[in-house]
Amino acid sequence: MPELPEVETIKNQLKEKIIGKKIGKFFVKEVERRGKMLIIKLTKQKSLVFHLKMTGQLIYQGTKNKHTRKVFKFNDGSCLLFNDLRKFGWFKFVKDFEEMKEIKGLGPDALLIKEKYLRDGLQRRKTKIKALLLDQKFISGIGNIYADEILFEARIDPRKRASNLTFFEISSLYEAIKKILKKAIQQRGSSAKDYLDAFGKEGAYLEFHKVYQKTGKPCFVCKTNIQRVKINQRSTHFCPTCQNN
DNA sequence: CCATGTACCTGAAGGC
DNA sequence: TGCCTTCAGGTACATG
Repeated sequence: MPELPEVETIKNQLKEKIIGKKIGKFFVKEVERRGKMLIIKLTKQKSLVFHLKMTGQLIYQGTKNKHTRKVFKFNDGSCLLFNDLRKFGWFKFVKDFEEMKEIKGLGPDALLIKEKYLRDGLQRRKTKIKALLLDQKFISGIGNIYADEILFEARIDPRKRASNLTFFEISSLYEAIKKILKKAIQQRGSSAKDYLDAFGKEGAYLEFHKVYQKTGKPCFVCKTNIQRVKINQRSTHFCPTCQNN
């Protein structure tokens, strides 16, 4: 599932390959990321905006398959494939992408948030902390995999109410968000299922996962079996001993 | 404000 | 072998 680290990886890889290339009547000027969305900025203020949802892929110089929804062709003969097995993902060709409701509705990027923003936001929210981390209006970029990994790193029970986190726990959470996301970017993301980077390669972060999809396995730290519960319809993995507060 | 349910979609996995 | 059910997940939207 392309979350922030996966989209960041695709963005970095595409930047190296497509900036300056011509597509249709436009040139590619820049590639950016907002939360989980990828933006290919073109000349004349136009943009291609993508949300890959769960199974979307953007593959440079890929080979078409049954899940290929769109082939973008550049004038030098290279191409960019948009694949999506489950068809939840989308792309739009727009003018002024900053004005899109999907972009305007995003909270600050998880890599850029300030500790104070987190502290103030948590204080006035009664929802479970895991649910809040997934709320793109509050913080953008974190999905189900990294929410679980971040909360394990911070040793916080995902069911705990946001407003009940202690001062120290919020500090830990803030540090964990940055640490886990940066490390995942270094590994080019996590290929839990369908994710591939822009060169069609799997991400390597999965081997660093401590709780996600580890139900019933011994905790990395204390050997207690990892538990799975549902929080707001999302499967949530955590260690009942390490994350007990 | 918060939680829950439903819809979108496909393929894998498990039960019988 | 094969049919049926369940599950996975990001987000919008409707409903308690």
